[in-house]
Amino acid sequence: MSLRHALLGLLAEHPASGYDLLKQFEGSLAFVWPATQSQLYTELGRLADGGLIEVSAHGARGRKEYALTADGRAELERWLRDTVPDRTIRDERVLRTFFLWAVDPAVARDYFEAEAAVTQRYLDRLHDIADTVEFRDTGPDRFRRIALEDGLRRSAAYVAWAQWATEHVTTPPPPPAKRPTARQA
Amino acid sequence: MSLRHALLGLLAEHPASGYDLLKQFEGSLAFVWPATQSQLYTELGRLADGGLIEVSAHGARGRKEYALTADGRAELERWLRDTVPDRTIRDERVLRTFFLWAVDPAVARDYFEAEAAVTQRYLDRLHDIADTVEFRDTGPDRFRRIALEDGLRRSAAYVAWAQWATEHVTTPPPPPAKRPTARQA
DNA sequence: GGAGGCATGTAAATGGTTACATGATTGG
DNA sequence: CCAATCATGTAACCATTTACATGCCTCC
Repeated sequence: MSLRHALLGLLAEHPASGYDLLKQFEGSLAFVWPATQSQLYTELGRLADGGLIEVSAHGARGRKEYALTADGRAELERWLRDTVPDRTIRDERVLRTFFLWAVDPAVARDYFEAEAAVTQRYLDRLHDIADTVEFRDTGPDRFRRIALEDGLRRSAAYVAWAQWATEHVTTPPPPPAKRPTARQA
Repeated sequence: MSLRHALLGLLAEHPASGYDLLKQFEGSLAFVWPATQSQLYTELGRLADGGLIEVSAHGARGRKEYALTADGRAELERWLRDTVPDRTIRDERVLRTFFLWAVDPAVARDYFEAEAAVTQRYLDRLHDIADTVEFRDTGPDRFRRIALEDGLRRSAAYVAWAQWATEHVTTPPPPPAKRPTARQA
């Protein structure tokens, strides 16, 4: 039920329409919690039914601006204070890695190489955002910058891994026993 | 549709029953692609209907051992060779970070601290697996070890980030302008 | 003989994606 | 006036989770 709380979190900053919120999901939120238009409008309806948000203004073209209610604000804080995040990882990229023994080593190598390249481009985009966007040192911006930092660090780690795997996978199995794993520097 | 291919991938190694496969999903696969018992049996039924797998043996207690068919093997290879992985990221831990401005800085600090601690324990478990399990340098083991390496690296990056955030978030906003972001060493 | 693990299956509910459907406003 | 964008909504489908349901076999 994270989408619910994501919407409450966004509306906590200032009132917004479904369309406004959608733009945020297409922007920064897309990096951490993708959601579709259809999902958004459905969930906004549910939140309004539940009294966590309310229509605060009507605009042109049927625009409805929603604002957080006191109940909504309380629910957002409860979520942030009293619940632990779902730490489930579901990553198809790594799942594939499990099964790459079933194809030619060259295919596996190409896979890792492509992962490194694609993710490097993604990382470049993140760096571009970090360098271009003016993040204030207070309020929402501060935490957006912290979230971005995670993207930068984990993407960089993934790129380094994919590069390591690219080389490692074509190296013939060495005759001697296990060498110790490189721990993070 | 990754579960489908995960099952094909596991059966490519050797025939197995739903129960056997479930144990794998409770073990190593849980780190990258969680799946429930109910999902497994349903999907095995569909794969059998589609002729990608077939019952290769019957055992005690109604045990049905499935094996990959030629079609199944072809589908696995098609997936590995001709499709790109879904790189969608959906991470509630980072989503929360976006909204932590809405609570007391102390709550945010505690959150990052807990994330660092919990993930450090997770990382310890992964290190334990890396040090304990005998990974062969060929076949499936080689790729399982590569997959594990990703877990080690990205978890370590996350722990470092959470520690950085813990300190960063209680530091008062500095008066001068932006300092450059530390890029990965 | 009973506990625990082996073993399979189905139903209902929830969350998410894709596709369809419609219409108003604004700027060139 | 036309294209792009603003703006909302619904239906069908698919994937995932939770819960229910059942029974066999082995070891102690």
